[in-house]
Amino acid sequence: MKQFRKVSDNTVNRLPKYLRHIQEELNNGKDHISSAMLAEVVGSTSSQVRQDFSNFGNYGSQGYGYHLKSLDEAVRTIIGIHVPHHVAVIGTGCLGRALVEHLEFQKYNFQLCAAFDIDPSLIGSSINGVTIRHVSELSEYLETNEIHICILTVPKSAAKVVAQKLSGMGVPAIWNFTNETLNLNPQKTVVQNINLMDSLLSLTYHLEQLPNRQRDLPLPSDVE
Amino acid sequence: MKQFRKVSDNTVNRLPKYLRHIQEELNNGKDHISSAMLAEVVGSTSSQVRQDFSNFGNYGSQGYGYHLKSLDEAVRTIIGIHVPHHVAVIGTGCLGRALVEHLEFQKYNFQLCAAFDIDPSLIGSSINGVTIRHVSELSEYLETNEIHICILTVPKSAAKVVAQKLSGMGVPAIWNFTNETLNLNPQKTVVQNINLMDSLLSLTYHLEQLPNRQRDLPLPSDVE
DNA sequence: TAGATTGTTAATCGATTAACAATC
DNA sequence: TAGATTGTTAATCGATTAACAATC
Repeated sequence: MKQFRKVSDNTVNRLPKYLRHIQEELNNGKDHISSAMLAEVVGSTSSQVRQDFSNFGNYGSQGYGYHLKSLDEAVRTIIGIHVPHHVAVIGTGCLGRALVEHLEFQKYNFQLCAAFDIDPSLIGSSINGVTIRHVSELSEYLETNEIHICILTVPKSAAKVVAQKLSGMGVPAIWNFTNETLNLNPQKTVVQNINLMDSLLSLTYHLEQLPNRQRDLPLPSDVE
Repeated sequence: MKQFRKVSDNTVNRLPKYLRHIQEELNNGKDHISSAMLAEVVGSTSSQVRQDFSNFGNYGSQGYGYHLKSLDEAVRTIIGIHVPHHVAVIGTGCLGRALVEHLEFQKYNFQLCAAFDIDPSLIGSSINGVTIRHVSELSEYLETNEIHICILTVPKSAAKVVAQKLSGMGVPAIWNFTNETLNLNPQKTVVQNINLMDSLLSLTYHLEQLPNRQRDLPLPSDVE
């Protein structure tokens, strides 16, 4: 895996999409794929697919394309999931629970190791086979167990304090569903902010741009 | 609102972030803001903020900045939420329920109008004050009620069929949480695909790039 | 008035696409 | 061998940033 200079975020964001398609094609019993076919998955060009991969190494063969099994392995290694990652969910409300139950963790080598909440009525019950602990045990747990990624689904008001603690305890990644901005040292902890309302709002923008919805653009007759 | 040519997706994706900060500052009792301050919110430059807004009109004043109250109104109008939008959730499992309960719909002028599921044990119970109907009533409902946005949280296997029906019935926007690719006519129905695993994977990539995690880059000594 | 800050034009930067020799 | 398709260099395109006159 070469990787000379910083790979662009756009490229990184396409990797999981390639991976999913590679896995689908493997399941379909295919054994190789061309950059042109992969391009369709991300709505782009074969050039771009080849550029993306060439950031990391040479995985294809001329006249043949990419061997799916090797490419799958390569992309998993590039993303980093050739190695298992330990996940903890902080906040087991509706959303935390939905995420943990909805996502195919094991498929991508993630292991849910722990769950924390503050609500006494939840402590002791379990979520995806993991017993929910009280947040007061968080520091102690992190001292003795390595957690790579925390899913942060606590109320906004608690977000900053919890995130600070996680980073302080050496958790290197936070998947942040609270709408709070976490100001952590990016050399220590990477944060991915998910704001679903932002996404719904941009969908709404596009919806209002549909040809049959063009309203309130002042018509020439309005100007007179 | 002018808008001469197509506004870039990057710009559109920044609008909700501006809006949230504008609302925060309004709540803090401020009455105006500069492009430089707004730039911090999206981690960019004042130039870009001004470029973004200038796609739509002139909302600022030299030497003063942007009047928050007017800007709030302008951005809401640009996004399109000056007008209420009717939302229906299709699939009231864990995730559908979490989304509906977690997001501040009313704050952005969204109204949850209907909910559908296929599980008989859920029909008749309610979610955020809305009674869950059986999907068999979907067509009939859409004939008599205008729905602008459907949240699609059905199992992957059901996604294509349901989406086809929604588009056929004239639903102009689908917020798609199934990991199925929906091939709909984009002139008729806009789709926003949310793949949370993609996001978790890109977080993992970044996590593995952290300085203290740089592994398996062959060291010079490995080469000898 | 002087200082601040906009809106816009021009310059820069980076990402995408095209082209093509290399080669399976 | 001929056809297909890579990896890479160069060209293009678009988005971001800089600069500055206009003006509140």
